[in-house]
Amino acid sequence: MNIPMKPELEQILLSRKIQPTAMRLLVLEELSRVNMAVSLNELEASFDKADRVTLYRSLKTFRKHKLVHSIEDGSGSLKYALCEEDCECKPEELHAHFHCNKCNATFCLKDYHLPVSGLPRRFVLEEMNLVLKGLCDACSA
Amino acid sequence: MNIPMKPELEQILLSRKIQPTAMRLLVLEELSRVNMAVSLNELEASFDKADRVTLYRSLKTFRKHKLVHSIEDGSGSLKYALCEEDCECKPEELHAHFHCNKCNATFCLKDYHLPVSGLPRRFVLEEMNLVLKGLCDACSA
DNA sequence: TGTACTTTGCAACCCGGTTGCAGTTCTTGT
DNA sequence: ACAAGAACTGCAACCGGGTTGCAAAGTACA
Repeated sequence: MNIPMKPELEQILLSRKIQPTAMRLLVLEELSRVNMAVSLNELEASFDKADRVTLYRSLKTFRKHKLVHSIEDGSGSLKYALCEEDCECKPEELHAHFHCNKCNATFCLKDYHLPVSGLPRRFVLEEMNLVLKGLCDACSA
Repeated sequence: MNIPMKPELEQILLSRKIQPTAMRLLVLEELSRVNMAVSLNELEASFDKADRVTLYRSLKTFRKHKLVHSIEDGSGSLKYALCEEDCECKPEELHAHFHCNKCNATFCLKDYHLPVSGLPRRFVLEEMNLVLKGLCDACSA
């Protein structure tokens, strides 16, 4: 009873050592499709019959295996976006995100780079979370 | 840090057009004392008998009048810190924060300013939230 | 002092995130 | 192919931060 699977998606999961179940393939497909950071709720809404907890655990697994990164954009819910292919989620690899205060969308600003220097002595940097907020192009008209 | 005395605290509130009630004076005093970004829970814990909602509303009022700014440090709860004297919370005035993954403390990095350029066309910047995470000086030993 | 407005405290609610557990599906060794 | 064990899924329920409604207490001011 093999469900027809998109081989390329399956390959992505396998390359991250994630067991490619039907649910996970659907989640990965949806994340690729929207090309944006989405919350658990938004993800749930894009499926007809998906259990919230299963989606939650899928994302958790993805994050653990560095297939997605999570962003706290201040909307009240964590959002998730696909990592670049070779991403290991180190500080130098992190990029900024833009959160639209009107439509609540969150974009990855892959070209917005951050200064990683200027920390006080003996502070050790492990991660960063930069969110710019305002109006996106569609909402600023 | 220099902790202002009662009359000065009252003056601070008045200058921000906030009615100086007993509760608000206590909250402001505590915020000055700790000199750090604190969550609602932490604030509540530093008083013997204080209603959570009252503290919440005090902070909300403070924020509305730009006496405090709030930071989403990813700890799961919003944190609040006193603004500089003439702060109007515009993007150019915002500074970064450092969140310690070990002791959960959050510091204002008042000298760490952010580039406000590099946004895609027609994106309008209103606020920013930059949190560096890692180990603070006390925890990195 | 009386009246209108503001603040406070309590209870209760909402919602995102999370866990426990039982049933199902998948992997692995034979 | 099959059984045993591991991993995954779905449901219910819990947790904790944030928030609101409302009545009581406090405050401003004529």
